[in-house]
Amino acid sequence: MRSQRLRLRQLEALIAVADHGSITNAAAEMGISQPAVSRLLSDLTDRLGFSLFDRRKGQLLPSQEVRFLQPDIRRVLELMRQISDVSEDINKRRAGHIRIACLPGFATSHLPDVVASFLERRPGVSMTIEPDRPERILEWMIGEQYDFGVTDGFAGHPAIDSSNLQIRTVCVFPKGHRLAARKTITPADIGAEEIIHSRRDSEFFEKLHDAFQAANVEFNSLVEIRQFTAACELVCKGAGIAVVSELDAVKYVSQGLDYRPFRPLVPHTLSLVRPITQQPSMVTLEFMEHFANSLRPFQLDSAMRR
Amino acid sequence: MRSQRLRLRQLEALIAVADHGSITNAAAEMGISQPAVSRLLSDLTDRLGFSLFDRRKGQLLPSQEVRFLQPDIRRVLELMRQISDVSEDINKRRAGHIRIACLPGFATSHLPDVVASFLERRPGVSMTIEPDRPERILEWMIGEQYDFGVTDGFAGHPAIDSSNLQIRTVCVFPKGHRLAARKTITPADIGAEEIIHSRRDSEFFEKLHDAFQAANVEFNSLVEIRQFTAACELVCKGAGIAVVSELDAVKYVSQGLDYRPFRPLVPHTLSLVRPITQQPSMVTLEFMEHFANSLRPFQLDSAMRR
DNA sequence: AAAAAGTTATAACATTATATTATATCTTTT
DNA sequence: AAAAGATATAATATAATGTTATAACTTTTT
Repeated sequence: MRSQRLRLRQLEALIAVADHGSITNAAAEMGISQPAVSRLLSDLTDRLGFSLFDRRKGQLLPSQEVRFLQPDIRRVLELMRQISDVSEDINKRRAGHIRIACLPGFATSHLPDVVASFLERRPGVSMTIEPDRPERILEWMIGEQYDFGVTDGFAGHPAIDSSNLQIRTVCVFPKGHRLAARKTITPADIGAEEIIHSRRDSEFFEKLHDAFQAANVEFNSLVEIRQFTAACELVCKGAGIAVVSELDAVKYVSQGLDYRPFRPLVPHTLSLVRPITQQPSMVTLEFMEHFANSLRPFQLDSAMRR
Repeated sequence: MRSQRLRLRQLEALIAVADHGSITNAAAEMGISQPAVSRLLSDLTDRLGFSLFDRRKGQLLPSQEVRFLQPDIRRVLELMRQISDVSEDINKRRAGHIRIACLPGFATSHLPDVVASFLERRPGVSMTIEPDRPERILEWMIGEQYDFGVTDGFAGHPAIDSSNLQIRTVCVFPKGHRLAARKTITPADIGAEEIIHSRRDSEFFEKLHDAFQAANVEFNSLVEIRQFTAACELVCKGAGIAVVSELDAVKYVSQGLDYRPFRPLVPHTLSLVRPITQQPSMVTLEFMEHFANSLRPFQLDSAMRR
């Protein structure tokens, strides 16, 4: 026997001849010489053990046996083409899958815009977005269940690569509130206003509380809540005021919220995290950059970062 | 760039390494040397344009990009294996499809047994059976809609290859009928019995009628019907007697039918037909032989054929 | 029926893919 | 730091895939 293994080129020749009715045409279609196709077919006939074509008045018609195999053969060729195409898309960052874990607030406020603008020009890219508590996000990263995460108050972990961003914070209040008269807002301005704030055990609450203490203003706590977005909702309803990241505040302007910069600077620390062991896919890297860029307008100037 | 087209061997190496965690193991699994696999992968990396594996404490783990492509790649390899397997089955006449057109009587009496015994040891073979009138069967053959046909009274056609078989005929009657006393039955024996017979324009009717004329016995027609099997049904019910092919008669013995050879010999001519232009598939050829063999017990001895 | 036109097969040979062995380089473990 | 193990590179052999030239065969035309 001349050839041992079934080769792809032989199947390509087979289909080309079946589709074009002659070896000569098939060769032209494949862009190779006629004897090359002739030999591919003769090798394939040896390999398969049955005749491939019936000759009828100059036309080559696939034999019953070939017709029986044709669907599978076409599927193989189609799949090879597809693998080729998809790999090209991967190179152009137009295909792939990104698994993102983030804080629930992010999943509903900032992230959708970023994801949408990223996917717009990348038709083959898909995503999984998992909103969860910060502790779970770290677990996801360590277990390599997700490629990229957004969390806050991250303390560092040997299995996690992170970069921290300082996001500007603002004091939010309902439109028309007395605070709107001020250009920036300090603890003294807030005075006895009731405050909606993040959990007492959070890094951000601590820094905020310190600012009030330093200004000798009593911190008048009304509601303790995890998400900045939820705080904004409550503020909209007139429940009280809050200090939140500007990122979240801007989303609620259309819903009757107003805000002013808070002084002293008490930035909210966002952490972009990913598994340290795993090499991120190229499209993930690109998304991470895209995401970081989307936060730039809300970051403290680099001069002010620690 | 070293290699232009995506090659199957590269994909095999990729999957082998993904499955076995190292190039060395993959090479052992593939039965080739380690440098061979090493180069297949390096070529593939050049071709695809992204890294294929992350090295983690001595283990090679597929990159995100590879994991994204893996399902398609595995499908290709699986399909190639399948094509190989099926082509082997075709060679062993264990795979294929046969399209049969036959007279309605055949489809319900003789053919099922033949088909069943043929398929029993050929798990990959499937069939289409189309029962129809003789004229349509010829059309199917000419149009190459079917691979093989069974008909009668076939006069020949340039597009149809045929072989005629002379099938013994018998006189059938209900069990216990007076004719059971005779060893063979002649027109004279039948006498005034009412006869159920095939169409007056059929070749077989003509020959049968001639036999009665030659014996100077009046042909006492009761029912004219296309199928021998239908005639047998009527005879079972006691409607009359008939002269039918022994092939059909034997099926009705269990239903209260009895029969004796008819004399003079008036054989029923069966025609096995197939499209002349089309090369029959190997499994079709085998089935045709199988079918012809199944008729052998019912044929006139070769010495008696015309 | 012979000639012409077109298609396919075969031969001789060049290039590329795929393998080999030998050996250097790099990683992980001891 | 040494040893063990895995991988990459180099040199080279063999098989696959291509080329051109040409013979053999089919179909169409004269």
